[in-house]
Amino acid sequence: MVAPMNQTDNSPDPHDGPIPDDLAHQPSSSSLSARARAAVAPQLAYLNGLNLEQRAAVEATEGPVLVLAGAGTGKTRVLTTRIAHLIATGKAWPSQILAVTFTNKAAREMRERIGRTIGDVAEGMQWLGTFHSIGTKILRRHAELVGLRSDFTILGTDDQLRLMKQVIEAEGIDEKRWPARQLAGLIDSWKNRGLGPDQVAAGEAGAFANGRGGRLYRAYQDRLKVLNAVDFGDLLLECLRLWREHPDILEQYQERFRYMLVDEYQDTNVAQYLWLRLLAQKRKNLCCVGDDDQSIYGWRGAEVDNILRFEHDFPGATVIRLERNYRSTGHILSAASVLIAKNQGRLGKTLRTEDEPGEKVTITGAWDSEDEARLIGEEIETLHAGRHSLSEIAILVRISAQMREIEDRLVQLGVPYRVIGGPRFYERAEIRDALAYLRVVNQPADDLAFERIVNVPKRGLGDATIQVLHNHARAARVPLMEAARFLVETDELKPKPRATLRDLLISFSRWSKLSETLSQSEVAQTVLEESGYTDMWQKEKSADAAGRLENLKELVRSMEEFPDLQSFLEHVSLVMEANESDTSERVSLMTLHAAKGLEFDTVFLPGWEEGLFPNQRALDESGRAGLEEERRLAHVGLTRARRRAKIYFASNRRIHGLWNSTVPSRFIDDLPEANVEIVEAPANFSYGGYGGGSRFDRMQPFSGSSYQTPGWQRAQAHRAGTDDGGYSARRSGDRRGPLMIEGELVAKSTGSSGFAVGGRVLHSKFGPGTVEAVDGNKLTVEFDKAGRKMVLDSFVEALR
DNA sequence: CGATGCTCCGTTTTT
DNA sequence: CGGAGCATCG
Repeated sequence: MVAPMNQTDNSPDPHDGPIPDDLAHQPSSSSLSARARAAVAPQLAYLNGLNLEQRAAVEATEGPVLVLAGAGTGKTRVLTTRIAHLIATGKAWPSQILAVTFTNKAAREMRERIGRTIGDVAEGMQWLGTFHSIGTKILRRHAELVGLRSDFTILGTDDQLRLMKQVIEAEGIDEKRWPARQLAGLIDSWKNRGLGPDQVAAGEAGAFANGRGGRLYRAYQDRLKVLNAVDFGDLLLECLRLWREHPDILEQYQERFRYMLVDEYQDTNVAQYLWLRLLAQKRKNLCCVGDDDQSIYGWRGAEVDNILRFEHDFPGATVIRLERNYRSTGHILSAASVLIAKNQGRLGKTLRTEDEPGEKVTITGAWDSEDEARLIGEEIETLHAGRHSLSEIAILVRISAQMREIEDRLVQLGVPYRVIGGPRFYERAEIRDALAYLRVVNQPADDLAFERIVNVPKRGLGDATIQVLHNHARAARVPLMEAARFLVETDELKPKPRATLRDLLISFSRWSKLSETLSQSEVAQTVLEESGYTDMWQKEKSADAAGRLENLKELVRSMEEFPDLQSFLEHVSLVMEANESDTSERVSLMTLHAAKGLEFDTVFLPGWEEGLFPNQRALDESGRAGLEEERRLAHVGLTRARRRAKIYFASNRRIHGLWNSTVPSRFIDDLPEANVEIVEAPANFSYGGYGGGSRFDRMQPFSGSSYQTPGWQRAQAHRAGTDDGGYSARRSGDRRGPLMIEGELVAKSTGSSGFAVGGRVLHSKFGPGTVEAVDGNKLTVEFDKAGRKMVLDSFVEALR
């Protein structure tokens, strides 16, 4: 549901707006009233129940403070109590506290919890929000100073991409060769690092489109300005520019924000770091809360370094460690701690608990991914039969592709589940379309929105017509809408599109007029109906059409909560989320990333295999840093569990349609033997699966040695060769695929396969078969029992 | 202009 | 294997 709006700023507040001159009346920390209030503080109820470290983190109000809060150590509690404390002791008004989070969800939760602690005062916290919503608020006030109007539009990723495509084509570059997606990624990474078009290193900018990357970046920014639009990155970058070019304005904010708090500091990128540093320069009352061991967003620009270097960047900083875990039982916590201790780049914390040891972390080997899903399904059924609540069970996967097989299994068993994550409400096509209509009604010059819906639903205004519109718009330097108005009066368009376009223009004028008298939700309703948009989905017979119509209804309904269309559009571009307040009895299925911040009694962790987790791509792209981030992900996964953590790996997994034999994750070796229990997979009926006795308890799991040792490789060969019911799957001497040692690429051998068409081969899963075709290292084999499959040659053995 | 084949590609995801 | 996005045909 749509959260109540606190993003826009229509609540008058005496402490808001251009430098309030009542700042002088603020109780300074030494004033009598402040001291009197401070004297009461120790008795304040909110401090009760905090442990020593937590309390220290709450009370260390002055100067830079870094709170290293391990998983489950009461981070949010400290943050909210600290804010309550600042307010209750009179150190600052709610409006003088800047509290930044990453997600809207976190912001909302914090606001609620502060409200619960100290009551309505939390309403006055107009500077509690995400980096982006706060950036927006600041930018709207000073938009003209950075070349924008205060009603600028915030572009979503789809608009961004469309714009970049246009920019690339306008430069005469082949978009197929140099895709907009790639440019978007590049520009995004520059913005993450706080780099404007002038600051990108020439070499780096040159990497795209034969040296034209920088030019494209600039052209893109220029286009944004013309459209009076910004993208997400700009919400921070333009603040930086504003403050650097107008120190007086920076000073206003430095004055205003007496205390600053940042949640999830380990996730900040360079731009966000610079943003914070500028603001904190004066008063230096910056409190960052985070956990370097939970930094899992490096791939999208987060800099673990920000948290690692905090003491260096903010001299004299107080560092407080929260190490007492209130979530997990002993074995789980020890396992997670020992695992994460293998990382080099960390500040180091030792989580401890006073809880009982509880159950050991289990490790179960499955024959293949299907088997793995089956084992998990069975375990869930057993737990459920033992009255374990399904909503206290989560399955955490590394990549979403793992979900399908698990879902299939759960469906088959009739276990209700929900997938967390996935496409956001406002990212859905129907929502973006509806919004585009409203944007055009609200702002006819919004070319991107106009272009998006001009032919949705299909009205016969295709590429040809759009091209003519574009040409005119560019030549006359007017928005598309205006170009259209001109063109319908001429003969340049064919009669049919011309008439259609004219009708559309008339409709838009009518809707705009309507919006002067009707409420915005009524306008929306009318627009969606009269444009034929709802009709389009009603006629659509596909399975999700009904859901889309439901989403549209939800959109219209939610609009009623806003004073005007403008503020609604603002909300939606930054904040709007899907309705996730479903508390029904279901197992949760999500990626490890999506699980951060959540906790469950029982957590299933499938797919702990080399290549999948740690993910090969992370290793290839980021080497050791990538490996460490993967390990942090493993740590996050384990620490989500309160009472039970169950790790699985499969010996065979299908990747891109081909079966690959896999090796258990090195993270399994990172776990301490004392806290782990190897669980024998029950005998199963898989073809060639574990038929008899134990296998992987013999794989010397906790020697701490690398899987690359000869002993390990022998163990592997032995395992595959003797324990699979007779079908030997020994990998041939030349081991294909990259070998990784601690994230460093050691060898990558490609080489054509020695198999010939017509030859007989034996595969570990499919048994004997005849080679039908050879394509590099891929073989098409007609298997005697399993039929025709494409397999990698390294998984079959030639038969004579 | 629109529907159907075809090729290509294949983490993680928030704002 | 399966989806998305594109190109070609009708």
